[in-house]
Order: sequence, then structure tokens, then C-alpha cells
Amino acid sequence: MSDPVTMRQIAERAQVSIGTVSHVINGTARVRTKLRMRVQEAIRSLGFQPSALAQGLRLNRTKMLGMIIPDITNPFFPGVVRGAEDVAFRNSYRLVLCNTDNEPAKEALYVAELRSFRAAGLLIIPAAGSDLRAELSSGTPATQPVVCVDRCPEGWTGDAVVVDNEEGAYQAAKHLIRSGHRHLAVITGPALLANAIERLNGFKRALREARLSIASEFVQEAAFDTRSGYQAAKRLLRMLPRPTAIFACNDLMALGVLHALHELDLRCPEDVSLVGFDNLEVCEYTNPALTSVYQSGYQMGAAAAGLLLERIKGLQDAPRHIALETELKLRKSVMSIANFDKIPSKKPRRRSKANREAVLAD
Amino acid sequence: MSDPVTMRQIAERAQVSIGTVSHVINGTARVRTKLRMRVQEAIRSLGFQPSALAQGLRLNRTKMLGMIIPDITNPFFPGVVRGAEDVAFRNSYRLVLCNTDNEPAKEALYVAELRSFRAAGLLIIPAAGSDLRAELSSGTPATQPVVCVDRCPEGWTGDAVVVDNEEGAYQAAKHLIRSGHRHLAVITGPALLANAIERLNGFKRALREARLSIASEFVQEAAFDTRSGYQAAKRLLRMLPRPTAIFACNDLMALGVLHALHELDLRCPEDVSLVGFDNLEVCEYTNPALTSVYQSGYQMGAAAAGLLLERIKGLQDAPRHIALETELKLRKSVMSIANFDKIPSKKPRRRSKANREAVLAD
DNA sequence: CTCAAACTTTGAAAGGTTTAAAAAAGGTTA
DNA sequence: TAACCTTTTTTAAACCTTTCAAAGTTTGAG
Repeated sequence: MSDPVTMRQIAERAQVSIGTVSHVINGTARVRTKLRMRVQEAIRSLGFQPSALAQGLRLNRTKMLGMIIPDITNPFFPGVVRGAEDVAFRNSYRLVLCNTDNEPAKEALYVAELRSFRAAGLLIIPAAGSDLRAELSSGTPATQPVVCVDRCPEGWTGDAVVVDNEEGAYQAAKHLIRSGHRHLAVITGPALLANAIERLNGFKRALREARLSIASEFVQEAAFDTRSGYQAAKRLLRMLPRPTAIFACNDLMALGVLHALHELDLRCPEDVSLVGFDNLEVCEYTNPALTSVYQSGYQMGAAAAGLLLERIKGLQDAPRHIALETELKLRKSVMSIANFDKIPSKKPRRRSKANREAVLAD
Repeated sequence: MSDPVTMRQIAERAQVSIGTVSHVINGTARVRTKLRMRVQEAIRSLGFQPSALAQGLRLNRTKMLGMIIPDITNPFFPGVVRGAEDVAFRNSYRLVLCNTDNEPAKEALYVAELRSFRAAGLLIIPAAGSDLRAELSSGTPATQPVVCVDRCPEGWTGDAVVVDNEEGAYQAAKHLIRSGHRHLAVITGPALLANAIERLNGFKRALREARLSIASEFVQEAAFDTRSGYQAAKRLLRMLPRPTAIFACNDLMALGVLHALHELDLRCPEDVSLVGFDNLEVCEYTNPALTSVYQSGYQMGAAAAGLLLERIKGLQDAPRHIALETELKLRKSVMSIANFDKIPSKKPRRRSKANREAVLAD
């Protein structure tokens, strides 16, 4: 009742050696029916569960996958984690969750620890500015495969599962341009993050193709969170001429933009159109519902875990770089220029001039 | 470079026995300065990291905490997990994350596995209808403490960290009543979940105190998710007389209500007021911004992990039942009856009669 | 009926740590 | 300097599996 059952006890009960028990359990050798039955019966009646620790020690690897992410509290990541957990679970692997808060030091700590724990493999969404290669170089990568998820650190040549950020952003910008916008602004993520850069590149490509130029102050860097998105929006909306459309490189920042717009008494999409990236659930419920570039965190996590497990099972290919597709989800936050004359006049709830300036002065 | 450094190698390098190395590392015995220095130097130069597996096997416990939750994808849970991870991390414990999807079978599996893994303790948000006591009874609870989080299974007498659901719901209902509402409806969570029951009780207490009765069909059960909240709302909004206010026992269901309202061309809060529970981030961005009962998932997770760690360190108190406070966050989704005459008339965007009926028929 | 071949089963080591007990070293006193 | 007490260091077992090599058993052919 109190202490867990070990193979030794099974062996005693079944009157066989421990080795035989192991062979029955793992099918590592033929065992005559009679003994096999006895062992199975003993296992059933005593309720044996092998010690994962002893197994790990002996085999020099566990059934644990390390999942290192910036912050589970960021609504994009739970989907990724869940996708990974689901495929891990189906293969009887488990997930150790680690939040780095984007601090390379914490990331390095976790990597070292998971290695010492003989995690079977690592799924990593690298911290901004992390030097993953250095962190990994002190061990045997052959026995502990690593797959980068969502973004790669600079110079990463290993496996990775990401999303086609460039194309997604391109589609977003193109949609705005097609809708007649000519003064586009963009709020990018941290310049250290590969996905932020790719999205910016896609955005710029669409402008280039449309022969539009972009003033450098219309490219504002923020931190992929609501607060910094809000601040960046405040900066942008103060400019003259004001951009008529903003592409926020993720939805959290788009939320910040919405907040800023509201505070400045500007209407979306009548005064400023907005497109986000990620297509979080919240997009359906914002006011107005947010047009956004869909990417499936779940699929990304699942694909990454799938690839990682293949590597664990010994797959020896060249490193793979899997880029999932995105899809622009149209909602209500973009106004077509063709409709400009239909914009209803503003409601009188407009703030007093003094008040507005106060807000702008922020 | 390739294989991890073991104590044996440290011992060789420092010209001492393995036991001495262990004593230096753990401070389990006095070691003369000279040897101690040699050992420390060896550790430094070879870069030793103890094998958590070997330690776990020897000590019969690891530095892992099992965290079992229904689904990390539900936006309330990431905060809980993060709170737990933060305090675990500060105490050099790590978290193994397990999603049960509210399936007791999956929960039981995880519990058994984490036990076999010698997790130091378990943090569990029980699945609906789980019999945790049974799952736990087959092992030695003394060595593996368990803390229930967010809700307790029926008859649970162990440690728990929850929120004062009853009071939170009471405040929500009271707010609606004070605002002049008399036809209140409630969308509850699964009747198997303690927190759902408590919230319903709080709601009913407020009604009782105000000498209001509630028709049984104004109490609709849903599953704490958006979809079922939407369906419950559809049922409610079809009734005559229609409730003038709805209390949704969590925000996800409130989102569903918002969706239903929109589809039926009813306005919130002019036609129907709405209060949610959880105060998710999304409440700020919905249309209208959602009044909701705040509870801190982060604090709950942190408190639970704190208590669990105390138990792991040997605290022997009577079981604790910690209930955190809630706070009603007022936003725009509740209309005061005093303002009823100020409601602007509906805009002409109202659907045609035929269309409306089609929607109602759903 | 014997012997070899094929198949089963067992024994023991290994994996890396902790720790109780034994051994060794160092120090003190007579 | 011997005897004795402390303090320091080492030894070896234990934790629970897996697995290789060795020992044991069965089978079938001659």
C-alpha cells in the first residue's frame, strides 16, 4: 500500500528472476508461456509501475521533453504548448514547461538542467538575443535533439518549425494597399527576433511592389506586448500626416493600438485601419473585430514535437526548416478607401479640444 | 566534451573519494580546507552538474512538481501555471505540465505517472467528476503532498487554494440588482465542478436577500466554454419575458453571450446587461467592455505552489483551505435601470423579421 | 539413447548519487 | 611514545532498471 512495487517484488511473486520480468515487460526476449503468464499475473495483482527514474538512469534518457518558451501568459503560446503536449502524450512522452521571460540567462539555465535530467529532446522558442548554439555546444547534441519553434536565433542551422512570417505580413500589407491605403505604418516586434524581422520584410516587400515608400518614423519598434504597442501607436498617431492604416506585427500590439485609438478619440476603421498578426481568439471580440493574419500555434507545436520525436527515434536527415502557412482573416478593422465617402460623421461624444491635446501630450 | 561529467571524474581529478565530493557539494560533512578547495577547483574546471536522475533514484524524490490542469488553452489557466512556475523556480523546482481535458481517466494516468516519477508534489486542478482521493489512495501521500487548485473534487479534505467564488458571484448579482434589474438569469458551469456550484450559490444568495425569485429556466448550465455559453444564451434570450441581465459564471461563457446577443440583434447593455467571472484580459476589449469578477490566477498558482513546497519541506499542519479574494471590476456591460429612459433607439441595421426568426430557430 | 543445436532463464554489472559505517589520520594527554 | 579521543576520509551498499554473457533446459536428429 505504501511503497511502490518494484520488479524485484514481481519477480519474487512470480518465482522468476528479475531479468525475466524485464523481458516480459519489454518483450526483449522470448519467454515461455507459463512463466510469462505468472509474471503478468503478478504484475496485475501487485500493480507494478516501472520507476521512470531508474529507467532513465539506466538508459541514459527519459521520456521527458523540455519545452522552453518565453511566457505561457502570452496568449499565443498556450496553443503551441498544447499542440506539443498532445503529440508528446500520444507517444508517451511528457512535457517539462519552462518560462524564460526572454532572458537568455534563464534559458541557458533551463537548457543545462534539462540536459542533466536527460530530457529526450528540447523544444525551444528562443529568447530574444539568446545564443542557443553556445548553450547547446557543451553537450552531445546527437543524443538530445533540439527543435526551434516559432523563431530561430541568429545563425541557427538546426531543425525548426516556424510560420511563413514574411508571406503573412506581405498579405496583410497588400490587403491594406488594395483597400486604397497609401500611408501605411507598421509596429514591429523586437529587432532581435527573427519572426519580427521577417514580418517587417514582408510588409516592406508589399510596399515596394506597390511603389510606395515608407517614412522611417512610420516603422515603430515595440516589444510584442500590449503596453508597448499602445505606446508605439501613440507615437504614430501624433504624426502629421497621420497614417491611415497600421500593421501591428502581432495581435497583442494591435490591442494596444486599439486602446490608443480609443483614447485619442479616433475611430477604427474610419480614421485608421488596423491589421494584426496571430489571429488570437480575442480578435473576434474586439471593437471593431480585428482583421489579422492567422497562424496556428497548435499546429506549430504539434509539428515541432512530431519532428523532435522523429529525431529522438533516430532520424538522420539534413536539418529541416518547416514553415507553416498563414491566412489573412478579414474582419472589421480595415476600411476600404472606396468607402471613404460613406463614413458617417463622428458622434458628438468627441472630446473637447483641450482634453484631446492633453491626451496627445501623454 | 561529449559525455556529462560525473562525480567519479571530479573525484579522480581532485584525488579524493567520491564520498568526499558528495560531502563537499552537499555540505553533509566537514571537509578539510585543502581537499575542499581541490574538489571545488575540479568542479569548476570540469563543469560538473549532478544527475538529477541518479539523485532522484537515490533519494526517492525529484525536484519536479506535477501540475495537472484541464487545458492550458483555456485563457484562465496560463496565469495559474505561471504563478506556480515562478515560485517553483525560485525554489529550484520545475514543473511538469499535464492537460487532462477534464477527463478523469487522463488525470488518473498522469497522477500515477507522476508518482512513479517521484515528483516531489502535485498541483491539481481536478477534472470534472474526478475521484482524486481514489487516484491518490494507492500511494503514500505523506511523501507526495497534493494541493488542489481552483476547485476541489467532492469530499476533498486535503490542502486547497481557491477563490471565494460564492462571494464573488454574490457581488456580481448584487451589482445587477442594485442597478435595478429584476429578471436575472445565470449561466452556470458544469454542476460537477465545485466552483460552479459555489458561484451559483452566491448568485442565489443575492437574489434571496433581495427577495427575488428565479425561474428554474433562468438557470442554464453550460460547460465554462464560449460555445456552450453561446448556446445557453440563445436559450435564455428566446424566453418571454426575457431576462434583462445575465450573470455568466465565467468570461468565456460571457463571450458566448455577447456573440448570441449580437446575432439576435440585441444590444448590450441597453437590452441585456451582462457580468462575467475571471476578469480575463479580453474583458477590456470586448464590445462593450465586460464587467467581470476579478480573480488572480497567478496568485492562486503562486499560493498553491508555496503551500505545496511547505508540505514538501515537512510542514505537518492540519490541511489548509485558502480562499483568495475577488473583486468586481466595473466596465460597460451593465446598464443601470435609472438610465433606461436614456437608451437611444435602435439603429436601423436591425435584421429583417424573417432573418431574425431564422437566427432564433437555430 | 546421446549429442548438438536452439531456445529459455538467470546472474551480475552498470548507470550516478547518497549515506551509514568503517577506516584512517590527526591531535592530546599521561 | 603509547593510548585514546576527534576529526576527516573512504568504502560499500542501496536505489531500480536493462542487458550481456553465462548457464540451464528443451528439442530433434542421428
